[in-house]
Amino acid sequence: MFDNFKNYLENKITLSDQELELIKDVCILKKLQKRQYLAQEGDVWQYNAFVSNGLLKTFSIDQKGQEHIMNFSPENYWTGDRESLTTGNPSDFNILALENSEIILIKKDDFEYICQKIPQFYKMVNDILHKSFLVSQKRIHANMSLSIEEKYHNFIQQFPSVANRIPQHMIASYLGISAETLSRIRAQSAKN
Amino acid sequence: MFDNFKNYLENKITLSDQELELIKDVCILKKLQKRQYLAQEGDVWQYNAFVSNGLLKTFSIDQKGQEHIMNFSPENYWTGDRESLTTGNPSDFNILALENSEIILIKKDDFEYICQKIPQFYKMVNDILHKSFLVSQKRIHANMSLSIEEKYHNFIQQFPSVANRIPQHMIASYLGISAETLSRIRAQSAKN
DNA sequence: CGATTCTTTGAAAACAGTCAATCTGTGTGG
DNA sequence: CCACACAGATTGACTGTTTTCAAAGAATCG
Repeated sequence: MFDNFKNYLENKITLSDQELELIKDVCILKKLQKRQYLAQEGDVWQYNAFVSNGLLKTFSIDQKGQEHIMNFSPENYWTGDRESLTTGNPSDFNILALENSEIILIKKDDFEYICQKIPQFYKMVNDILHKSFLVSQKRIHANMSLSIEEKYHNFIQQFPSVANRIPQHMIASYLGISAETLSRIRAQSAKN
Repeated sequence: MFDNFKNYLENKITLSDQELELIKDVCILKKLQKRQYLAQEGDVWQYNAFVSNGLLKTFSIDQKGQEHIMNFSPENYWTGDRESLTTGNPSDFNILALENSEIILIKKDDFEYICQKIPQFYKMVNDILHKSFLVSQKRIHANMSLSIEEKYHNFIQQFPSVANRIPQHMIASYLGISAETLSRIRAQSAKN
């Protein structure tokens, strides 16, 4: 379980044994069954979380009871609520395991300590942040410039490994449309 | 003109005179008249750009000729196309001055050099990136969970200093709706 | 197999977009 | 200083798209 994380790290940066130990020492291992929550709305989120195995979704529920999916986090992705983590405010989001999952948690303080002690680690984190930002921007742009059909194809092309593990209505929620509309778009799309 | 940037920096981090010189040496000053482009679609974007004065918009034009505004950049904000900057691919975006503006450009290599030489600077950059990411995420969430009216009020509340310097139809474009719809929403909103 | 979740389909209603015309305000040149 | 041009905002009528609600069919899981 930690091995996945180790592989991930060694793929990105070079670490001495001591450095790896340092990291390993602050890792909290957590197993979640499908349908279990990693975090719920109202909680203050205190970790950096690496998904070692499985799949989770981050979502909010609005006043009408409608679910809005912000993110999917499969293995080798990070999850959590950065907003809550940095501000200390209660989170607006729920994080739910869509499959049995294995998560590595690192407490905020420990994480910062590691960043200080291991510059490559800090650099890696910032690179990931940078990439996440670009992905965010792409999503915003897609949202305002593409047709629903294009957004859908865009999604399954960009995240095939997520798309074929989740029900369609969750893709709809992620794209900000109703499940029925997506179904109809697909039907029409198939005709051509 | 450089003074604005200096103030901005000194507000965020502490720099020695030498460090400030180091930064100043790589700054390229650029003045733009209203309606002039800082960058156009197809260009490879090579800089980090700080808006010292004025206001710019970053936007794309789709096949139908419709404009989609990704961002507004008033004084003390950064602008540019990070995607193009990091990949080296031609940009999909145009950056246009909405007011007479003063921009500070730092070439990619110079910027990286400064980040290396001045750790606080690197940290500052990453903090900004982090904040930008959170803003991005908020925008995505607002987009899928709020009504048009809420999105509009959200925008003018979050960016009052931008909102009252630009025509309404640009806000509409930023929000991903037509100018007419925004006009109607406002009319209705005023009734209540 | 039965229960539950997911997807599809239909019909109606709500919503937003488009096009065109008018109105408003601003700034420029005569 | 006025008049005209221009950009922006509003309004109406219409069209097209998406949502909603409801029901039925398909797939999956225990």
